[in-house]
Amino acid sequence: MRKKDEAKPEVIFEASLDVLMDSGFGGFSMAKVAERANIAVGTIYLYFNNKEDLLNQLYLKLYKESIERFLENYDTTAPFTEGLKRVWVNYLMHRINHYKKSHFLEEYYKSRFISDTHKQMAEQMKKPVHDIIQKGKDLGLVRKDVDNEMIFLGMLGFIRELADEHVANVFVLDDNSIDKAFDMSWNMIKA
Amino acid sequence: MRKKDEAKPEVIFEASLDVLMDSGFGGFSMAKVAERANIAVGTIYLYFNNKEDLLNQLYLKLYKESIERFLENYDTTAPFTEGLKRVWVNYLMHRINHYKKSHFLEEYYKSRFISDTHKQMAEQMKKPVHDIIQKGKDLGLVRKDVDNEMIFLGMLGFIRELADEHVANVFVLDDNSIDKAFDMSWNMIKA
Amino acid sequence: MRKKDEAKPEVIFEASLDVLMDSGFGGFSMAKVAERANIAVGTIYLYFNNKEDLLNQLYLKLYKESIERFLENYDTTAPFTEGLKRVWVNYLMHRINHYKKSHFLEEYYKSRFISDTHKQMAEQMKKPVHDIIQKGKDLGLVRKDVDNEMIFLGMLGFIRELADEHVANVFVLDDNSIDKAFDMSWNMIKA
Amino acid sequence: MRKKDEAKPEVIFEASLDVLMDSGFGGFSMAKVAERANIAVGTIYLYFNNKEDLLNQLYLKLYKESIERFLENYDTTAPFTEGLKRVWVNYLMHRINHYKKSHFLEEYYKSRFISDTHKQMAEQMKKPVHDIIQKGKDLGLVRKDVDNEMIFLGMLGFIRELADEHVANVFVLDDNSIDKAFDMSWNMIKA
DNA sequence: AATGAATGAGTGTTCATTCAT
DNA sequence: AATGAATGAACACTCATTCAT
Repeated sequence: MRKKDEAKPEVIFEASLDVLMDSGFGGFSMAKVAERANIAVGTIYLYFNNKEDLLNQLYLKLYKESIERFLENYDTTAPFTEGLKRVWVNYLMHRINHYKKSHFLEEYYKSRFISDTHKQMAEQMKKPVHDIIQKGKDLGLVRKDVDNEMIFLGMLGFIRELADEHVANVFVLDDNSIDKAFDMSWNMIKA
Repeated sequence: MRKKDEAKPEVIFEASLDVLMDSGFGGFSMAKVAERANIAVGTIYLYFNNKEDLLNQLYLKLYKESIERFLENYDTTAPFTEGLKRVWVNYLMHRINHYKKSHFLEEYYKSRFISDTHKQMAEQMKKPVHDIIQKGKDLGLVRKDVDNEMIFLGMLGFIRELADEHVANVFVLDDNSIDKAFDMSWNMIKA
Repeated sequence: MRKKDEAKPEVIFEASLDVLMDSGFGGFSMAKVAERANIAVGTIYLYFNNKEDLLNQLYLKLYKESIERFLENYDTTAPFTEGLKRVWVNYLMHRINHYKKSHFLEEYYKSRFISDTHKQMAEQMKKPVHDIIQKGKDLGLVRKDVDNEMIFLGMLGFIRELADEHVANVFVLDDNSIDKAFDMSWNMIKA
Repeated sequence: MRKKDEAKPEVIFEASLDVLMDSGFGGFSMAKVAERANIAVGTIYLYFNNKEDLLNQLYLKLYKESIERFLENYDTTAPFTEGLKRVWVNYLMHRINHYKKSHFLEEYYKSRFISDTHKQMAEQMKKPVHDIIQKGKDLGLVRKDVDNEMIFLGMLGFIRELADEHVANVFVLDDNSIDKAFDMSWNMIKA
């Protein structure tokens, strides 16, 4: 008996993502994944219990990668608003450049009963951003009378709409409009 | 002859919605709808050409109902911010109370090629809100240096996030937090 | 209670034939017939037990009409070979000009268990042609050592092939080739 | 892995033929084939793209087998009429012993757009017989004033009718009547 | 561990037939 | 007598999952 191939799950994830991008959520099938990964269908079932399990794990993986992108180039020593804008723009660009993945995450999240562990994990992943918000409050720069989560949602929602309309070519963004949008976000939460 | 049942399409719509709630967009099937509606599969095809036609008509119906809810109890003679808040809250409550429908509308909109008439309808829906924003600018109450659409997106995105987290039981809203949230939205756009 | 409409069955036959011509045997449906006849589906079932019954009766009707065409302009007082050629050409032209009907008759005949009454009827319809053959024998013009039926089949088969190839544009007939073909048929059966 | 079953297509062909025999062309369904073959419906689709593909391949297979039977035991060195009779009887017996197959071939040929390769195959099938006819002409035994194709049709048509009536139990053949029939065919074409 | 042939429940859709009006 | 809405079994085809190799 050979050892389980350590790299296989990753290969399957990649193939799954390709299929998801090409064929969308509805066109996703185990056979397509297997073909894309150049393995047999049966092989997938050695590493994942079933289709749902595969998608669940893919969801988590993409979620983690997303979070990582938010904090890219974030410098804790930089002035507060500068750091905040960094993270704000990171999320905007992530949503634009990884629109399909991002869309899958959202759809998937809404489409099924998400387990409590899942929820906790999601919470944990938001932590770095919450920390920044808390830091702003501690510095007296961010209004203290509202919940950190609400502040988070206010910014997040705006960014999502901006990105989605941009991708849909309804409302196209340039540097100037991005600056204006961040200014609006800042007015929303500043002390 | 048996008379054509005027109520049947409505029954089918209701059943479709139920199925959509239970099984989601992907799990939607004509057989499930028929069972839910206590009719034979073939009967659905007397009133709708095919699955796509059924979903299209359901989409339109829900869309119209949504628009009506947004402007409920909106009084044009009331003070500006009061009117704005009315619409703001209307949308929040709509999103919360009709979450699944709202979600279906969004998913459906994204999932297929939406015809131009559809797009025009979407524009039309936004019009009353855009008008309010413009009125705010004319009164010197809303900042004039940003596009109406961007102002719209800023508010819309926040509301959506709030409602979605509320429905998912992640962040539960009460009257106080709703007031705070509107205050944030207002700071975002005020002159 | 109104009396059964005497003309209805004929209307239904006509519509059935139209559908058969347009959509072929496979595309035949009761709904199409009803639409063509400008009546309701249910009405067909007042005059025919079911689809099979309708087709059976249509079959018989077309069969009778075919036989009538065979004897068109047949003059019993004309010289024997002249009369024979008349019938021979009649069948060829029938097969060519009413190819689809003729094809339906054949397909239908082969496709199901034909009842004994059906068979007797078919026999009876061949009678006039058999009579001509018998007359030829009596006159000493047709070979007497073979069965009338066999003589009939020899001519019939040739004509069918000629007509079918003509309709399929594989072997196109003109007056000269028709004369040659009849000559061959005559050699086949002459005393 | 389970090895691809080499015999499966043949099993499916056999079952298809059975269904065709029992239910006719119109009653042919993938489910019936699967049941007859004692396999799952899905399995058929591992070996054939779809229903049309299955029928096409069955058609080709039966076609080839037919051709082989026509020339069985044909001895080119034997006297001309003897050789001709061999082929003549071969076709008659083929039509009788493989009536349903033969009927399917005919119906299928007429029922759809037959590709050019198909047509060429059909031509190819006729070639040996045409060659024999030409040989008869060259030997001065067969009348030269009519087309080879017409001579072919004259014999073919007769044989078909004989066989069909025999199968339908309308006109039963024995050795004597077969001899007579060939004699008639020969009179038809001899110089 | 890896394979992919085999399975069969499920899909959207059609259509002969029934029956309340 | 006439209607056509309603039915549900049947159709071709798909796909997640299993299991013999």
